Amino acid sequence: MAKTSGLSNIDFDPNYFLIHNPPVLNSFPEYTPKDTNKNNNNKTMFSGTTTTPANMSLPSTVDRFPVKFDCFSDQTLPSFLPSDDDKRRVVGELDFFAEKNDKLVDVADSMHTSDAGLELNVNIGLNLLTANTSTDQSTMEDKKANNEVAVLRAKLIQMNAENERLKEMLIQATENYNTMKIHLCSLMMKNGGKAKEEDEENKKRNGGIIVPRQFIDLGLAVAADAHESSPSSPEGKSQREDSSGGDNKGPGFDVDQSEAAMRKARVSVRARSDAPMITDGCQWRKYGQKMAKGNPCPRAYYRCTMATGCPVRKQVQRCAEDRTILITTYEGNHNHPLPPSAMSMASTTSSAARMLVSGSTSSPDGLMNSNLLTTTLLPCSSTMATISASTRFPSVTLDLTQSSFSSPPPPYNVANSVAFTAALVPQVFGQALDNQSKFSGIQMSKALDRLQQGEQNSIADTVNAATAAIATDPSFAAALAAAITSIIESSQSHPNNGHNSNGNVTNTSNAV
DNA sequence: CGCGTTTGACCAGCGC
DNA sequence: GCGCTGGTCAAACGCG
Repeated sequence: MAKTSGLSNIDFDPNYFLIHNPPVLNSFPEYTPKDTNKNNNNKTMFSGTTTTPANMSLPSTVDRFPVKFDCFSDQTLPSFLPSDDDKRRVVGELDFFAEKNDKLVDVADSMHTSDAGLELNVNIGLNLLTANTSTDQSTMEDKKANNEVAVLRAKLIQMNAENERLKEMLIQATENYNTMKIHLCSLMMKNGGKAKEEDEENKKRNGGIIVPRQFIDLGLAVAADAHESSPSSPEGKSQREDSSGGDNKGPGFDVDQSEAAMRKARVSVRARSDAPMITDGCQWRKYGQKMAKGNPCPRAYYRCTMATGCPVRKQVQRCAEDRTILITTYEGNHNHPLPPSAMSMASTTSSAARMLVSGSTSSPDGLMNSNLLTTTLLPCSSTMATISASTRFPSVTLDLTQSSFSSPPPPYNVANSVAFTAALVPQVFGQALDNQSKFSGIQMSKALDRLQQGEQNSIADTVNAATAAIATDPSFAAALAAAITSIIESSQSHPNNGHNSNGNVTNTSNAV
């Protein structure tokens, strides 16, 4: 990681990426470039978030203490914590004295291996190599050494007991957290009745099949956006005020909130490109440039100029760690027809934003969204795209830096692969669920329940639940990886297919 | 001259 | 309340 004067916040503040960069966890090829010896760079992926599941292959320094006590507000945490029914020992995850114990165990082992070697292996701080080798003295020294061993053993036992006590405390705290979380979810489910009513309507409209709202919106985004913001006012604040009030005074709080969130929802696309900007088919006008903290590369602000009053903006910035990666963040939805070359990207970012909104609005009090980092780690394959979502901001990042789609570069490939990637979410999790036959224990049952609930509520909920499942059960992660691999492979052989698990067809085909 | 870019100023949100 | 930071504005400037 580049060290600049402003990078300290990135290094030490786990929330920094949530706020300033749509969070991405991926297996950056630029950090693990075919050289497996550089896998330690994965550490950077998790720097600041010490909630890495222990079963992931991370450097031992990360494995050692993946849990920090003061981050219970961080919602990434509880999913990763083992519950009481998950009694298997997670090596290094809860052992607060692992390092000390290792040393002590080493000493103890050396004691146990041979009594004769005891005096040789234990440094008791006595000078045993004296000129005087009388039997009396050696007996005295043996006694002293034995006393030291006894003291060390007593300390070892005491620390083990302390360790156990801390483990139990942590497990208890985790249980309490999970209980409260479930309770909160149930409360929010009650409050989210309105969203469910919409789903019920959708269900009726679709012949009894529950279709995620965001995929109903997919392809209709442009048409819907025409209603969403009127091109009455030119730009700037007045426009924002118009769109926040005015015509959109819907019957309920949820509509306003949803639209407000929709305007804030962001979709980031990471793609390798030498060009100053990825070609997405739209016309943009630059209206500002700022130096963002923690990144030596300036961030450019663009506004869509294809129609007057189009609210869509985008930010373009190069990745601080790898300047070949261009991070483009889209915000808002177009209020005008788009050329075919822009259709795919626009509808995808729009649907991805709606995906987030549908998830974020399911928790009206925002508690669920605070610091909620929903991350799906698609394990290290060179063809893997990475999908991550933070419903706090909210934002979705589509990471194409590892996708074979990103080379050759835009416009077609990027747009198509973005659409593909966004459409991938339900399909991946659905297939992973089908593959997953080893759900066991209360924790996994909860994760599965939440996953199924999420499928009914929103993709973001699905991602949340799947994240918990990934973190809790390595077999689910493996099933997910297999699902993604097969889906991507099949997509590459049939690049025009934009199907999701629900049998809905996204409009990615029109990008071709 | 029109359009787009640059850049300093301003504003709002957020954390301390 | 204050300072920091991100986002936006708008005047100045450059280019065709």
